[in-house]
Amino acid sequence: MSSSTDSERPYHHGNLRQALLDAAFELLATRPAAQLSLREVARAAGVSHAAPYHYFADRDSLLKAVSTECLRRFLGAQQDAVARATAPRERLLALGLAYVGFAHQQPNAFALVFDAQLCPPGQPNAESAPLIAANEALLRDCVTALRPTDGPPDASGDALGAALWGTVHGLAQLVMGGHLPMDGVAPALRALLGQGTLDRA
Amino acid sequence: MSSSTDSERPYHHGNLRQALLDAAFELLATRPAAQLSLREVARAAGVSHAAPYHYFADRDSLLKAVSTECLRRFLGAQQDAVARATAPRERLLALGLAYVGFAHQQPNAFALVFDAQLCPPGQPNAESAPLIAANEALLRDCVTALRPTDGPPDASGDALGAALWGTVHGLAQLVMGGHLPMDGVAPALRALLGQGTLDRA
DNA sequence: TGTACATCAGTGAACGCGCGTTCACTGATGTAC
DNA sequence: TGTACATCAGTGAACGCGCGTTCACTGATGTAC
Repeated sequence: MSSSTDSERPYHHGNLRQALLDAAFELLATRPAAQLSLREVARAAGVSHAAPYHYFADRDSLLKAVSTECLRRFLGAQQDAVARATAPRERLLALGLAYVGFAHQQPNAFALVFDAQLCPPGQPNAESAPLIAANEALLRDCVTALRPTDGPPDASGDALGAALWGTVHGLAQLVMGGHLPMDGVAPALRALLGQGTLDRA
Repeated sequence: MSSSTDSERPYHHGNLRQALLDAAFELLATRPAAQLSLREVARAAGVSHAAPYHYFADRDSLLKAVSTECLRRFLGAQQDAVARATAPRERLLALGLAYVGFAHQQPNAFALVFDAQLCPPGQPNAESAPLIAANEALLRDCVTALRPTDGPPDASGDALGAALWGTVHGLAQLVMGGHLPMDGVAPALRALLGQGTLDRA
């Protein structure tokens, strides 16, 4: 048993894979993923630039894993917010605010989650697939809970779900881009949700 | 008078600035702007890699000009579409489809228009500012035309405008990311617009 | 408890690459005479 | 019409840089005895 702490130990880090992902996530606070270099991430994690190759085949693999990590946190934020609300409309509103709030606080992480070049949506990796499914289910549940259950099977439900996903996603982009203040999100969502759009019989 | 054509003349190109912008725009069909190098653009325009410095101070200046060029085309697409429709609701729908359609056909150009790192929305350059103003006016006109003119000054109009901008923008992102087929856009917009959301009172 | 050793996580030098930018230059152009 | 010349758009060699990736290596660790 040596007196050195974990962070000082140069060899046999034991948890370098996660440390690299954490370091990369923190770097996303300062730069888009496209501007992250493998060497920079290694530097931030306190190891040599060759060390990451023991855990990731190449830079792309590392970024994909970071993307999954971001998705995990993104989903968690939405789940927490929805769990805290009860009424159907408030649940949908809470989901929207959590969605946009995450994008607002971690824009580069948000962008990485939706980076189609790095993570083509048709072919998610094994770790991301269940997270994506859970996220889609969460949104679907929030939307369908707003609509009458005894109505028709509702072919337009998909269309409305897409529209609402688009709205929330777009508001996130506008906030990220500085075109809309975070304060403007809730009023915008209420303007859409509060007008009877979603609960006509 | 020489027999060489414009495209063969190595010296005194005469229109290199625009040729570089055109070349860059075409390259955007294959790569995001962040992956465009000055040398690549020069190569595509058929000049040496130092030639662009006669027209642009640095790579960023070139990209900013390309962004303005993209914005010009983006605005044009929307204006054309709106001009072709007459009824208020159809005009808004046409605008939305043109907006998303441009993003679908030129995703990297669309992304560059909204690149906040390169073009902070608070401080547009002299060439972009009027285009941005025109685009905002176009959207505002389409939205307000849907609402009763004799109602209150409508503080919620801004919120609804933001929500609709968000919807269209988000649908564009979802299409670009492969999360929604282009075919799904019109139904989604109709699901939102067709339910009396926008013409109560 | 002490010792020899196999493992393998992490090192650091080295590689080739394309990049952004600079700079002295060259040669086609149009103009003044 | 012909000639000398100033302009300046575009050239190409050169620079230093950080990158991704490879590779032989080293030395801390835990285990077998």
